[in-house]
Amino acid sequence: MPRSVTTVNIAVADAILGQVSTTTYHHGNLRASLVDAAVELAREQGPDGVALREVARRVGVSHNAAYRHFADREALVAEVGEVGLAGLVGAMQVRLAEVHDDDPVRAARLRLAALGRGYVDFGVAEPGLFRLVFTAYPELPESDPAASPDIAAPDPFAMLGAALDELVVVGYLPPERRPGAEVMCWSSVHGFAVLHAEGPLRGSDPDQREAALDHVLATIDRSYGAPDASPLFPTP
Amino acid sequence: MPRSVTTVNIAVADAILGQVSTTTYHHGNLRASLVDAAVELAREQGPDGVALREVARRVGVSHNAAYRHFADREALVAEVGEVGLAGLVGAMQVRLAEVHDDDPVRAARLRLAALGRGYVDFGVAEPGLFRLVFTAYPELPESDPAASPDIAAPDPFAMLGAALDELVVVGYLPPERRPGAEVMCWSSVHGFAVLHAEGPLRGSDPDQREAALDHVLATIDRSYGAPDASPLFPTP
DNA sequence: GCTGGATGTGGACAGTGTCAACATGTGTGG
DNA sequence: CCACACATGTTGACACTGTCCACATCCAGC
Repeated sequence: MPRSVTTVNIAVADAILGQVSTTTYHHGNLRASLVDAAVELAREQGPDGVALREVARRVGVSHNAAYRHFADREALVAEVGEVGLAGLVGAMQVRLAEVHDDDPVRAARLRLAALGRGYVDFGVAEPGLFRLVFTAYPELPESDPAASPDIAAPDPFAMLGAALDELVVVGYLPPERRPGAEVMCWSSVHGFAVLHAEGPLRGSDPDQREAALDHVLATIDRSYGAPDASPLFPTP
Repeated sequence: MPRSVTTVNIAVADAILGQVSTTTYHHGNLRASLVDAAVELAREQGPDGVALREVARRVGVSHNAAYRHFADREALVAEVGEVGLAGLVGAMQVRLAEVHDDDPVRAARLRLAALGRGYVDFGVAEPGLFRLVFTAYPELPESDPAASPDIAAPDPFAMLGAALDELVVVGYLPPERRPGAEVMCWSSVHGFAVLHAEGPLRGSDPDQREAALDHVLATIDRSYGAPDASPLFPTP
């Protein structure tokens, strides 16, 4: 019975790696392991790289084992999408936390830019996951933007809405220009990320990309504030 | 020999449909037929939908026949990408041709907006082809923008560059703001197209989408011209 | 008229997702 | 305490994919 030996070895290996302690049932927490492996595969090869059989193989379990935890491949991919989305939100929060400015207006403007930076950070650093997130992304209902946005919400769109609301509250963005701002900002940053992650601009060197992103973020910032507003950051 | 009968029937059907008259070799022009079928498949199901065997099946030829004309699946997909790119350029040219304005400045501004409209037109009308175009798109060299852009070139990026150059020549876009404008415009419009074609905003109704695009194009236009420039088009 | 190279066919292999039948271990009710 | 039931994992099969190889066919030019 070489199979059970293998299983035991894997359980031991997991224990050594400190992955899992609660060894219930056969494998322990197969579901989580499968998601982990699928995420890794998505990072390496993008959405199409997430093959059920390869995932099972990496976890050391037979093909079809995944069917006890996921209805089909799409369900597993959706789970990976959740992980990717969390990563995207995390990258945005990292940039957000870096913003420090005593002037509330400048702070609000910098926060909006920070969200864009984090978004692009993630897209460029994890192109496979990034694309997967947006192939599995649920359709956004029209009324969603009306829901009170929260900059701490685990949802990029809600974070963007909150940042824009803050720009209005702080007096930088005129209220009459608020509608439509979400789509404008999202489109610009998303397009930038897509073009640089896996699109025609994927080869740009980081410095050039950084400068181009500065330009985009500064343009958005300038287009919403007063014409004579001070520049957000130095653009040579 | 039922196979030859089938082949003959297909040839007859093609003749009836007026597709092909020059019946050279076995099939006539298998290559073109394969590309046609592959394009159709890409329109229906996106890049992953173009399967060599299904393409061959639709053309009425055995699997493997395609290997006499394409090195592998990727080569066929690349060909489909060429067709898709031509469609994208065509959509941009359609919008471009609609621009009529005696004021050369307004004409130049409207032309830039027209390129964006055509781009989005194609993305929303042909989401499958649109995505395929940008999965197969070649990496753009850094120096490409330096090449003299031509608004009639069969290349979206060159068209954009030409439109921006014209904005400088005509005195609307200050030369010092010219660098970086390509990426800003491309990102905004590409992101808008992606989000609305297959992304989270794919469910937006056409009127709302049109209004949102107006907003994006107007914002770009405004961000480049003088602060007191007249609005490009009425935004309610 | 015949031969050679271009073109299309058939079969095979490895890979994939998915279903059905089977095996195994675990927790719980008697 | 033990046995049954159910959750979990395995095996095998089928249909589909891309790709390679050997073979068949057919047109062109000598």
